[in-house]
Amino acid sequence: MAKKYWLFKAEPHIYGIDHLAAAPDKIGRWDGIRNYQARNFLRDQVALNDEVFIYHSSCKNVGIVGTAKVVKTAYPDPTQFNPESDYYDPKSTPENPRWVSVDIKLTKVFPRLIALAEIKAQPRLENMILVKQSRLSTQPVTVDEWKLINDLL
DNA sequence: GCCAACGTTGGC
DNA sequence: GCCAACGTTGGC
Repeated sequence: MAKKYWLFKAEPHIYGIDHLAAAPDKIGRWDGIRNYQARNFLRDQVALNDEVFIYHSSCKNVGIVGTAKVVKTAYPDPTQFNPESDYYDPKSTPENPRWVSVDIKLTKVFPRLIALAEIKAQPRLENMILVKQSRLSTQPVTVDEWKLINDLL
């Protein structure tokens, strides 16, 4: 199957590109996704070696900060079973887990932020899900969008 | 902090 | 299954 491209959002003060960069082998678990549409992408479509834009949301400078690749496909998100976690879901059980995580490895830290405003200013990016639907924390990116954004650097 | 857009819950 | 009320996301 052809390689696919994604955009994953994170709040950088909770888990951002700096956390990934500091992790062993720069590999981190992408957890805490609690939206069914986003979960379905993770569970059903995100494949090994797919490439991912890391996006920082809900912060001073929102935008894309780097790239990663998928090194482990969907498995039950352990935080859903942990009552201490903000992501605890009492309705989820190990026998029938509701939420999934994937592992990604940081591949590139962009030399500068590609701001959301800059993306919105590109007519050829006007159909990006990021632009059209603000509330989706994992979302597909087309090959063309992937290339265009990399060319902005 | 505000607010628009969207998702979830729960009564009926 | 509908829909109102409420909660959350996320940009500004």
